[in-house]
Amino acid sequence: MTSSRSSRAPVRRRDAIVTRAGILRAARRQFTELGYERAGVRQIAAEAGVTAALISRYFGSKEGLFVEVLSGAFQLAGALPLARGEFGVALVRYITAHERRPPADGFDPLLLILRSISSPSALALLRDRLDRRTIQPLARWLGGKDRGTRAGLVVATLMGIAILRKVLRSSAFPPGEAARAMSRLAPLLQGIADH
Amino acid sequence: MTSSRSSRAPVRRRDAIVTRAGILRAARRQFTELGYERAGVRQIAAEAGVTAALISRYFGSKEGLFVEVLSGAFQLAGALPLARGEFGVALVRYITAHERRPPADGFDPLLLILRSISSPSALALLRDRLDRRTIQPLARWLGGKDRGTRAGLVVATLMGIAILRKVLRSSAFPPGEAARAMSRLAPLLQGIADH
DNA sequence: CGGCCAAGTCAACGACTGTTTACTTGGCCC
DNA sequence: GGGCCAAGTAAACAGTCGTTGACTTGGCCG
Repeated sequence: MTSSRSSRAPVRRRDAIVTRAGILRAARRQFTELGYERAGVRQIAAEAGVTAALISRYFGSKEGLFVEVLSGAFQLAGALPLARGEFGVALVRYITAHERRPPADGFDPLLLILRSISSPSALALLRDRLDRRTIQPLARWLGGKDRGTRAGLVVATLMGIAILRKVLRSSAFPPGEAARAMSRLAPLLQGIADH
Repeated sequence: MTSSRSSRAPVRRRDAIVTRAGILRAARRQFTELGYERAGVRQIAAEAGVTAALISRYFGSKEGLFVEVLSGAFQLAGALPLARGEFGVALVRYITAHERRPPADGFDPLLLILRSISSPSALALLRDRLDRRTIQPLARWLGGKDRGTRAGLVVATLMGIAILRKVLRSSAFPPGEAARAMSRLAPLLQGIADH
C-alpha cells in the first residue's frame, strides 16, 4: 500500500482494463455455449454489463474479439503426460477431471470449435490455431513414423467423442456411464500414440 | 406411352411435384454446404428457381424442410460389409469411394450434421436421427459386450476424421495423402468392432 | 475546485432473416 | 374455347445482426 492512490480500495466504476477483461470473459463463455455465429455482441456486452458499441471500440469487430478469445486457448500440449506409455490413461484422466469440475468461467475450446465450424470467418482462425498450437506440438511429442497423421487421429477421436457426448448428447454415451466409454477410449488413444 | 397425355413430353412449367423435388434437392445441397443456419430459404428457393414463399407453403417452415431432408439420410447401416472381419477396410473403402466420386447432388449427411450442430432446433432432430438410424443399427450389427459404446466410438471416430479433413481442412490430413490416414484408420475401426 | 479527456451510452443505419397476405397467372377439365 | 382452381409471385412485416457517429458522464490532474 505504498503507492496506492488511497488507503481504501478505489472501486473505479470506469476502468477500461477491467471492462475489457469482463467483455473477454463473457465472450469466452458465450462463444463456448453458442458458437461464433449465435453469440451476439449485444448479449456478450450485456453479460459484461456494458453496451455493444464497446466491443467495436476495444476489439475492432466481433471477429477481433473472437481472435483475442482464441489467443488464450489450445494449450493442450501443456497438459501432456511425461511418460509416453501412459498417454492414453493420462488423456482420459484429463478429460474426466475437466468433466467432473468444469472450468468455472464456462470456457471450453473444444466445444467452441465444434459450435463455430459453420462460420467461414471463424473457420480459418480455428484451423490455424488448432494446427499450430495443438496438432503440431502433439506430433512432435509423439514422434515416430507418420507423427502428423497420428496426432491428427488423436485430435479427431477426441473431437468426435466430444461431439457425440457433449454436443449431440447421443444416447450411446449416457452421462452416468462415462467410465465405460473412457475405459475403452484409453487403449484406443494409446494404440495411436504407440505407433 | 399408353396413358401419356401427349406423344410429346408435356414440359409442364407448373408442376407441384417437380417443384417440390427441386426445392428438396437444392435444400440437401445447401444444408450440406452451409449448415442449417446459414442456408437461407431465399437462397434455397432461388437455386430451385422459385420464390421463398413456396417453402413455407410446401414444407410448413424451414425446419419442416430440414426434417424432410433428414428423412432421406443416415442409411449407413445399409452400406455395412457382410464379413465382420472386414469391417475396418470395408468402411475405409466406402469412405474413399465416396470421396473419389462425391454424390452428384452435393448431399453429404455427415457434413450436414457437423455444420448444423450449432443450431438448437436442428440439434434435437440430428440426435434422434443419428441414434435411431445409424448408431443403434450399427450396435446391433456389431453385437458383443458394450455394443452401444463401441458403435458410438466408431461413429465418433468417423465424425472426428470428417471434421479435421473436410471441414477444418487441417494440415494433418493433406488431401493428396489420404491413403496414409486411411491405412491407419482401418485397423483402428476394426479394433473397436472386434471388441 | 475546474477543466479535460477517456469511458461509456444511445440511437440509428443498412442488410439480412423466416413467414404471411394479397395478388397474378398458367394449365387442365368440361 | 372458357372458366376455375392450383401454382407461383411480389411485397411487406417484425425481428435480429454488427457497426458507427454523436452525445453524455465519470474520474484523475493541475
